[in-house]
Amino acid sequence: MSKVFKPTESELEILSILWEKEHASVREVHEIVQLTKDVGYTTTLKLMQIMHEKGLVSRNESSKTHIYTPLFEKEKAQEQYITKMIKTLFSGNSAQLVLQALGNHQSSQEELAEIKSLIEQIEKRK
Amino acid sequence: MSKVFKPTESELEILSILWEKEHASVREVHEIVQLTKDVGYTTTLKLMQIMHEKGLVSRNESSKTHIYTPLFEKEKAQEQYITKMIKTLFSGNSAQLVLQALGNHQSSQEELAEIKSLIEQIEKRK
DNA sequence: AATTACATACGAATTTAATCGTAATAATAT
DNA sequence: ATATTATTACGATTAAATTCGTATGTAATT
Repeated sequence: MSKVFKPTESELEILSILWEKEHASVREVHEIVQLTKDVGYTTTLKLMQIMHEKGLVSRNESSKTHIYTPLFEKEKAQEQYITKMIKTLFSGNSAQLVLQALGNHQSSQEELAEIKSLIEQIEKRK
Repeated sequence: MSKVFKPTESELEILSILWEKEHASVREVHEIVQLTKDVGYTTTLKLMQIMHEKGLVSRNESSKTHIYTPLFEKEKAQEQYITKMIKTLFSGNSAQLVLQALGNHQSSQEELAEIKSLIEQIEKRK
């Protein structure tokens, strides 16, 4: 059974950068963090070191500049947070979350079609 | 412009209880908190006092037992968290969130129909 | 070889969140 | 009226998360 990670706010921000880039050095991550937060390089470094200790990321130390790779998968995180959100914010009603997301956030024609087709598939299974 | 609240984990738990009950005393909230967490009464009390200071809840002090009411609306919170989630966990792709929620969490026939009809409405508008 | 630039390690300080004990006060029961 | 019980207020402690300075090492530049 895989460990349940509970990344902190800052850790999640770093993870999302790593998910985007697949893997990255502290410098690369920090460059992006800096765009939204005004913190020093060693702060980002320290956070990533802690994440490494926790097993949230792996790192390749073969060159002087270590390269970090996320170990906590994006899909796992998504599922975990959706579940929690449905529970605490939508009283367990997942359809309500869907309606809200669809209503307030743009999707393309293709995406909407894809969603419809998934719904029809589910309906058939019943 | 309304203030952007960032309730902590525990605060969110208390809020979700208050949303459910409309309003409640510390005792009532604590009774429910206790079901999942083993903390003392004064801890819950203190948290709710802090929430009051922050403006997250109002309270009626007319009787000895104060009655708390959420000021941060559930709908606001939902929207705030969905937006954040789409951004950090779904790279901005809201349809992906919808697909995942639909795929992994049960919905009733009626709910699915409602979602389909919303999609069709959106499609028409384009 | 000396200097500069860039990287990690790590301890420590700071900030924020959570927990609880104790005192004071008000309501209720005896 | 006294004792018991329930409630708030509030300071203090603990725990967790974040931030950063400094030391140290390694690679690149002069």
